[in-house]
Amino acid sequence: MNEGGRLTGDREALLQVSCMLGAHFTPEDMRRTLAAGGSQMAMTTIYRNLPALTGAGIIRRTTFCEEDDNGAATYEHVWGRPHHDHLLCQRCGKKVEFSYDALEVLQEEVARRHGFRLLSHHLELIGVCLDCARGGPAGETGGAPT
Amino acid sequence: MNEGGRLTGDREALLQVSCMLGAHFTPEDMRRTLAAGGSQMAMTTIYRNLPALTGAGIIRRTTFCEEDDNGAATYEHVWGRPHHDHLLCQRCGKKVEFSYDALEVLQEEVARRHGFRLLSHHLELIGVCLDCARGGPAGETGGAPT
DNA sequence: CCGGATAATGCAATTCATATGCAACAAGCG
DNA sequence: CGCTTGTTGCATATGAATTGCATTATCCGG
Repeated sequence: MNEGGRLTGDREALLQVSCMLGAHFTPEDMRRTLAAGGSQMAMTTIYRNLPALTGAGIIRRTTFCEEDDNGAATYEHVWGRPHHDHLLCQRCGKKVEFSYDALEVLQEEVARRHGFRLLSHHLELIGVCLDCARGGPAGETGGAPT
Repeated sequence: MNEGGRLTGDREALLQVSCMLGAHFTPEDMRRTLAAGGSQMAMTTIYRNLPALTGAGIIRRTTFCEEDDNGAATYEHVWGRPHHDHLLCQRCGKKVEFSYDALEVLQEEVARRHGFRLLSHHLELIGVCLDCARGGPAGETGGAPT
């Protein structure tokens, strides 16, 4: 009796690409990478295996609510990597990973205050990176300078 | 020369419902509420006006990555309301709003350290609320205890 | 107060990510 | 080695969000 499923070639392959892609990728990215490596795989299979991968703690959905590819969900490989959150530049889309213990501690504190046992969190800081701030309002996003 | 568009009845109506619904609603919720109030409105119109509303700071997209309705984006009314973040119970789906200044301060700090000018953030704490913790492992969700 | 320029709306049809039914197939177990 | 059961692929379905086009309403100048 297997715990979560059978160990198939496809799953091994998915494990590999998720690890290889690491940063922030979409299901489509996985397929493309696999295809480039010679392993053809149907999107269906990828989609069907994503829950298993996330459930197993191999990857997790990033909170960039569909900004990356064409509205596709983005994931990142987390297994064996230290936890981190993200800073996102609104202008250039640059993503910076950071981790800050004090922040985590405070989050625990908040959860405790509300009677919650904290399991995980999604934190995304949105701002303007130094380069873009210096570069001036070149790629002005909002339009309204407020 | 108008700044952002014309003031139409539909937009006023959307303003109202967003304010009325307040908490966490989907575009579909807006349509349904409007319909209940006698104002028929096409989804197209709602979708086309959402960017205007968010751009104007009336509403914002919540970060619950499509969990609410059937995968639809959720929004909340923020104009004139104090900023807050969310605690989400993984079992019962309960959403608790909170705000914690120290947390905001630390986020500013993180951004500064990385040379970012912070504009906004999304923070969502995921855990198990007191009720569900007491209620026992009734609706066990994850399975893998990490 | 009116009439034209132009943006907003509704409808239908489209796009795109993700899910599902079903038949073929492969992994694991005896 | 053969059976059971989970997995894969294909085609198709779903459902949110977007777009083209004709119609209508808003704004603005007269």
